[in-house]
Amino acid sequence: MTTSIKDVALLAGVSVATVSRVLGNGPVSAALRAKVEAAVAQSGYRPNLSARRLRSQHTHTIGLIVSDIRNPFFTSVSRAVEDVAYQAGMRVILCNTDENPDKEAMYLRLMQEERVSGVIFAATRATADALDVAGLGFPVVMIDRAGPAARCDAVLLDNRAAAAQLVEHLLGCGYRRIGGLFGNTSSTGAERHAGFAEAMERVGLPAAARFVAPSAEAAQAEAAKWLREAGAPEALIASNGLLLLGVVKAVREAGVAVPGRLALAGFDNDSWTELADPGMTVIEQPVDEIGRAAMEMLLERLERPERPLRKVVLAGRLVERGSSQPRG
Amino acid sequence: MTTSIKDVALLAGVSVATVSRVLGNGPVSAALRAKVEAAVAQSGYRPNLSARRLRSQHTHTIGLIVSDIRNPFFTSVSRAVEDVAYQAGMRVILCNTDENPDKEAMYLRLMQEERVSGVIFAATRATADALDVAGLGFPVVMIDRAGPAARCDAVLLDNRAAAAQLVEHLLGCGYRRIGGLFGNTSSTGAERHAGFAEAMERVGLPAAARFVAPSAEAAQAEAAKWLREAGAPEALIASNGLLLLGVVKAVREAGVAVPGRLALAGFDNDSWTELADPGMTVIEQPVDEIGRAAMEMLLERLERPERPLRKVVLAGRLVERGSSQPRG
DNA sequence: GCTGGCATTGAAAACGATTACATTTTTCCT
DNA sequence: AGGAAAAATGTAATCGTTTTCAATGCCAGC
Repeated sequence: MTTSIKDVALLAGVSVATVSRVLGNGPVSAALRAKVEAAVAQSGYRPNLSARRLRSQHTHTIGLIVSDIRNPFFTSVSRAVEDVAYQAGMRVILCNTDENPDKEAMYLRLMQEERVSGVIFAATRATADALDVAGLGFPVVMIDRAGPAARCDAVLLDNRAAAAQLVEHLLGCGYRRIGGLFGNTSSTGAERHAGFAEAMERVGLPAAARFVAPSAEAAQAEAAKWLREAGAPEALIASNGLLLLGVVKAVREAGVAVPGRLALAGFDNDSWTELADPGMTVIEQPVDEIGRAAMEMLLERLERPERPLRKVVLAGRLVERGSSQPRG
Repeated sequence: MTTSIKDVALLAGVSVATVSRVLGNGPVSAALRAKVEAAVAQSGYRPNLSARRLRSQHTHTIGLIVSDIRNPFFTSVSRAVEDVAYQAGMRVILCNTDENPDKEAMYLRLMQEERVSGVIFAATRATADALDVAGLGFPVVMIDRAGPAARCDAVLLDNRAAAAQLVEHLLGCGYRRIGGLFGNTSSTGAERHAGFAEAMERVGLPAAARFVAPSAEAAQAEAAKWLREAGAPEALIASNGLLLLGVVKAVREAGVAVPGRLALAGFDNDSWTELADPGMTVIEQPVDEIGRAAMEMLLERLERPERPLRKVVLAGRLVERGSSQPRG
């Protein structure tokens, strides 16, 4: 039996309305305010957020839906989102979908039941394409994966350009037979593949691409197989940190020299890429910036629902390390 | 203007009570149940969780309070917690305290206002010692850091034993002048230091220990300084993944050979520790198990509030890698 | 053909806050 | 001092559910 606003009112000898006004800094005389504050302190009163949300019709809550918080990209993004959110007096509900469309649908339904103010969403390609944003009842900011053509705000990396930048870097280092390993569920993978293919075509080279499930294990298996084939690539691009990790494990296991027999490059400047031997050449994503931008964009959208849609496209930064050293 | 249970009742031609009963599978005739379900489907009705929570006095929500979700240990733990929680129909509110007691207090207050069913808490030493669990109004399961003597459930690593295990391993590899670098805010750091000091004393060696703020930067700075001093250690133990990372960076920068001039060992089997050159010898914590055990323990406590307090102590696993190779 | 009992159903009272509106008190002007 | 306007306060409705309690309908048993 926790103490309610009624108990505080009784204790302070005022009406519940006055207590509410003191808490929400409405107009109250100094004398009553003092009495109420004393009563609050004495009773250890804590407002009930469920009641407050029900009555005010504002939940001050947003959803953050990602594939897996253990992916370092999402770890950092989520931390940035939460920092901005809590500063703005908003709570965050975190959901892990494992790139599973059923889970995505389930969590979206949950978001509706929670009556969230808005959602930041890293959707799979399937969901992103089919999503009826308007019918959801709350604004959505897409991150990482693009939304259905221009139907909602988004914060994205320029994936095509970043992939192309990797290709050009590898070409500049003297590699020609370049392969790419991409995730088969995200639109991110598709875009990076597009950038990769375009850049290769631009110089008239064939773009050998393979698609795998988004896990280190799948990447490891595919890479191991690929490396045993005739005409295996001289350089390999992996479309995210997890896939790159799988590739590195396969390479270690097979005893392949890097970059001697195989150069590597990928995405996501995870801590291990710096400390591995050799260090991994990667595109670093501005993770804090992505999280902060997404949350700020959502807040602005909530403030002015009618403002035109926006897409913020951020550039990646090439971090050159030993895994792609010039051939000598 | 979202549709409420009232609209559904009107549409189905029944009372709101009946709709509520259909949703909560109370006793309803098949005929009415069908009509209600049709009305629910047609109207796209979504129950309002705030209202439900207010009325039922059950929030089905727990709090997870950690220092920083970017710490891989907490990343994995949180994922495990959330999986178990969602399966049990519970929501999770995640809070990052940055080991800041003020933030801890603030989030605990927030948990009260949310009327959470319970909290899983990785507290700083200061808060863990001073915490008045009984006055909080909800059960607490401590993780990682021990709670105030036996006042609440806990899931812990056997830190003393683990630290001792590292010391014995290093001794067995021929190292004698062993130093330890520990976090100065967590009780984890304190316990690991105790295990370290005891193990060293047991063999009659001096235990050189230093304490730093819980960040890679602080560890890097302290390690760099230490290595320049006369009588610098031959082997160094770092009390968590972040500190070990800092030490490795300092070592790289100073061009110190590992393990030739300095052997290294630490805690947390983060992915980089395997891929770094040389690989890091570490104590691996059963992260999934810790998260799952904590959440299950909380659920059991909610079911039977009067059951006696329990502490689950899990053993770490020594992973031997190149950074602590026997001197030769 | 009643009556007692059981299973369904509905009306209305909570849950704990905010807020529109009515009322009281104060302020300030003439 | 009197009265109008402004400020402070209280009363009561409301948010969307669940749940208690009373009412209804139906059936079996006599």
